[in-house]
Amino acid sequence: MATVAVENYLKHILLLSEGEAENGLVPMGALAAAMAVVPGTTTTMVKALADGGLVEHRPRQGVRLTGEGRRVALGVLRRHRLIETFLVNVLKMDWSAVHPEAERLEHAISDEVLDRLDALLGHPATDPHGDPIPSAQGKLSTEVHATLATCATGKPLRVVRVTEQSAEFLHFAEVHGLAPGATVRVTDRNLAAGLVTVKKSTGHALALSLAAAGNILVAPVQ
Amino acid sequence: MATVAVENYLKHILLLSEGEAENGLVPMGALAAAMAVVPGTTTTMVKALADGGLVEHRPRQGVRLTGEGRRVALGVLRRHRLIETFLVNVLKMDWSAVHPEAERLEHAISDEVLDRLDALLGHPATDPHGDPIPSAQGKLSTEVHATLATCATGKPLRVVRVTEQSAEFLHFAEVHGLAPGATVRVTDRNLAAGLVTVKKSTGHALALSLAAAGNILVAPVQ
DNA sequence: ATTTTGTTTTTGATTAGTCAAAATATATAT
DNA sequence: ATATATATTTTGACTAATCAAAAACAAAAT
Repeated sequence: MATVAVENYLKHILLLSEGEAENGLVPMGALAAAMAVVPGTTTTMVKALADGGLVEHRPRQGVRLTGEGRRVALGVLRRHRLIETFLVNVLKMDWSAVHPEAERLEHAISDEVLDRLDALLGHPATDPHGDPIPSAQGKLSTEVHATLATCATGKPLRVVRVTEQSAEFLHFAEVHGLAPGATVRVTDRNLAAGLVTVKKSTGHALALSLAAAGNILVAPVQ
Repeated sequence: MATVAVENYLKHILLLSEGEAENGLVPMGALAAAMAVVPGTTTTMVKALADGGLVEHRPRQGVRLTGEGRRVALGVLRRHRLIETFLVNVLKMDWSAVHPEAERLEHAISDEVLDRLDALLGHPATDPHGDPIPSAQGKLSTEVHATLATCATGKPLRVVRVTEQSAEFLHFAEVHGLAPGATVRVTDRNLAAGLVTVKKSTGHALALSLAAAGNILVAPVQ
């Protein structure tokens, strides 16, 4: 029943409610920006979604998924991330190119195909960017990680996730050995200059802005 | 630029112009039936396609693809048939279930992904139903085959194609060993009764209506 | 307590694709 | 040659999703 547009609104509400919201309410403006539509369109659509029981709309405050809306959104996200994993692991595409592909395929793939893809990939827990893949039952890992902007300095760390899907950033991260699985150490962090310096396992040093460093999630090497 | 609806109209015009048309003109009614829309919708859409230079519309007579329209339609057909091949050969889906899947995915897959799929599958010439896959350059094999309704009787034959995508018929064909690659002989053909009897390599005999037999294309075993 | 600023909602239009039903043209049969 | 049946086109209406621009509201600043 859910159209492509409906699936996209729900998906973006889910993603925005993870990142930004404290009270769980996603501001209409943030949603409009994410969907690349004018704000008025978002109001119209959100009211329609609310009518359908998929979201709760607090006028002038924001929007929040209902249980049913979250269920649908998690399904879309699961499809998206499994498709990205397939494109990278099986078709050997570059991880910086798969996002727009998955953006279209996620609305066209059935549960049947998805289950087979999942099995073919060995039921992966994360996609190539380290983003957790919701389970078929709608469970989404909420593990919290430090970032290169917030982690302890000096200690060896493993990159576990890159939370920025722009092709440019992903390409940059790949070229400079900051893809999930890489081992790095933060050697210096200068808040005033907004600069983070990391040393890679190759010995090479690399400087990043705090903003960029915040997109690289890391975990201590055990 | 071509929307999902446009791609579907063009694809169906191509398929119908293969099967039925003598003069190359597809009647509006046939197109409406294939698209499962009312005739008026077809008239409206065909006029829009003609405006876009994708078809030639002969009012009250029918519609025919232009060079550009044929190019687009062949692209859709290539995507459809490569996707079906992937679903059967790689994901091991039943050949009777893949048509509706491909029907949606064919509009969501990029050339990049398609090329990689094609390579993964080893550049197949036909899909699991024996339907020829248009080349990336837009060449479509036009080999003409006899059917179980028209072939010589007595001689051993290889099934090369099943031209009917309904799940029921495909399931029937599979269960009774009439999938592409199978070897059979027509032992009897009774025009009056409209019945064809075939003997399979297993020795089992099977009776088919002439209409059903016409959907099984065969070639002499060399 | 007002004014200003920024966000959200409303209103009126637009586009793509569709249906229902009436009107028209063509082919077929008498 | 005319009536009848069939196919096609036209007309008017509808839905989903969108934009532009005006209006309304809420928060922040004076």
